[in-house]
Amino acid sequence: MLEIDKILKGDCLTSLKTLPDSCINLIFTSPPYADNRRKTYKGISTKEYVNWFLPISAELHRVLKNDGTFILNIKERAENGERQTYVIELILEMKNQGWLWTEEYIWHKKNCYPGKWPNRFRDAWERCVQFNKQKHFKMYQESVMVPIGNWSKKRLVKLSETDRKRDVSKVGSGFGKNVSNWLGKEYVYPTNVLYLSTECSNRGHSASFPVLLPTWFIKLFTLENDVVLDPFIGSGTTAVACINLNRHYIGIEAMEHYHQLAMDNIGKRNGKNKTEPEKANLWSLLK
Amino acid sequence: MLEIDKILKGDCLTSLKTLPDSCINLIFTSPPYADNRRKTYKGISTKEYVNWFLPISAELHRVLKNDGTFILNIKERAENGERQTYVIELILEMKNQGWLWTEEYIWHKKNCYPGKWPNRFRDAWERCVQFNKQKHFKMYQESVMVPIGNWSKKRLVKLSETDRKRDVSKVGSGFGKNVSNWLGKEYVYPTNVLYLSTECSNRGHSASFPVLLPTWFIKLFTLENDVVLDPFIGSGTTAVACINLNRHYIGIEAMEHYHQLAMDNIGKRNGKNKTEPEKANLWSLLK
DNA sequence: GTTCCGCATGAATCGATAG
DNA sequence: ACTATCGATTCATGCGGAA
Repeated sequence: MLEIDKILKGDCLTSLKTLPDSCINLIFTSPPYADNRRKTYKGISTKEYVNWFLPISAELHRVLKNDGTFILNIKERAENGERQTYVIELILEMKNQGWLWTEEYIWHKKNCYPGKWPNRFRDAWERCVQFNKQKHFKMYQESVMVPIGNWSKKRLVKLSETDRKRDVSKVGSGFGKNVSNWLGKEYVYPTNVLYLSTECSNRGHSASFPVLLPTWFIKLFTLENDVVLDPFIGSGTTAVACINLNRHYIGIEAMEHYHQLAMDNIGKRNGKNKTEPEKANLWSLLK
Repeated sequence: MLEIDKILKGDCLTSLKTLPDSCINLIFTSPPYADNRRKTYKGISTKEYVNWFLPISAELHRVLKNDGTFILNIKERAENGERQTYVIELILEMKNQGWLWTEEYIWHKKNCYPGKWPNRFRDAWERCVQFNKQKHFKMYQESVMVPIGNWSKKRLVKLSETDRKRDVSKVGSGFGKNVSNWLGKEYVYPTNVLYLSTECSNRGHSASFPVLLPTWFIKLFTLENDVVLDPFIGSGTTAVACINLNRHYIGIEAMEHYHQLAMDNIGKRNGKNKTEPEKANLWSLLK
């Protein structure tokens, strides 16, 4: 029996083992980064990181539906002048576990952390690594389409002869175009780069990502009433995104403080009218 | 004896072996991506890629100065529904060769390749992986500072070639709208994400990256009269960037066609008056 | 001189079909 | 079963000629 819309309090691996097989449509999570957030999470060292995560990713593989998706939001630390390798090692090891490394989305941070170092600039991006259990998975691309660029208003007014038929590129790239396909088009598909702001106004809580980040992936990979799992839910952002979008959530959180925080944020969200701005169209919020 | 400002024609590895030790300040290159450009370059398969590149990166390590930097512009192919792993495997193997993996910059492409697939969106980013020989290397951060402003805040390095020419020429005539807005504004350091357009309508000779990409790294990691190496120089874009910035270049190109193309582009560049707008560069102009 | 507008172009990938 | 080839799909940019 799958209990939904709950935040389980306890150790991640232990809690995962209580879930049935193949019950989750989407896993979205941002695990504690190695050696970061030492004050709140117990730090996992960069050397231990892969071995710490692999038993968890094995359980995630078990609970995910075959046509489901796992999005891992993560970024490697710079330590002693070098980017650490635990993320890319983890990708290779998870492939050995049977995961497919389908894609790597980039979260390009609109407003990243300030700071100055002699050997590097501010870090303005994080990985959102996509894993799947099989080649064919559910993806609802239309749900995240974006308004077409301004160029189309001028370009598509009048079509030439070549516009109307398929025009094959001469370079041999195999790419042809048929511009008349674009007539009447208002929305186009996005790319694999998300350009979002961080939410810096979270008082006292190290919320690691903005609600729009899980929102985008939840819209892309699930339908209403599907079940989304976040095994390191922290302050509950993923659950809030689920409530906004009428998806079910399951969260796991080990730390008492964060568990309480997540419950508070979910409670606040449930208290709000669903027609408020939070429920509004994703891309209008990105402007 | 180091011969500079030349494009060596021949096999990459063989040509590298003719160079002396520790003579290069910056290596910037974009090697043929696995199995891409099959019609022009002989394709290297995804499985062979790491073993093909490692002898080359060993030579690059030898010719680079101890305080120099190596920037590798690369992106892994999607094949059979999965991102291939040769890039991340290469990073791990190059660390075994003694390279430090210092940073990973992202080139966020303003106009990426079109297309539509059931399982992925268009790929709008590439890696610019930074390697060094030692923890302390030359970095001139001030040379790439960007003016803070209403719109420059949104996109950090948002300038296309025409933007640049237009702005530069307008400053000359005293009516530069954008540029005069920047004058007197504060300068900030950029981040590790570069937001640039590809140059796709370059009269028949398309380069795989815009000249602003090597330009940015050359300014960041070298001074005037330093030596920049591109062991896969293709159509010569890196050399053109060097000439614009008064740096010396060494290029290597195996294919007759591309070697000729590089020579043509360099010749064209040299034929231009150094005081023309193309010579000027935005950031130094604004200082 | 400036703006407008037509249009070629690009490190792509998947599924189907053929050998 | 495995590989090779081919067709379908797609968006924003910059150049150059026209208004």
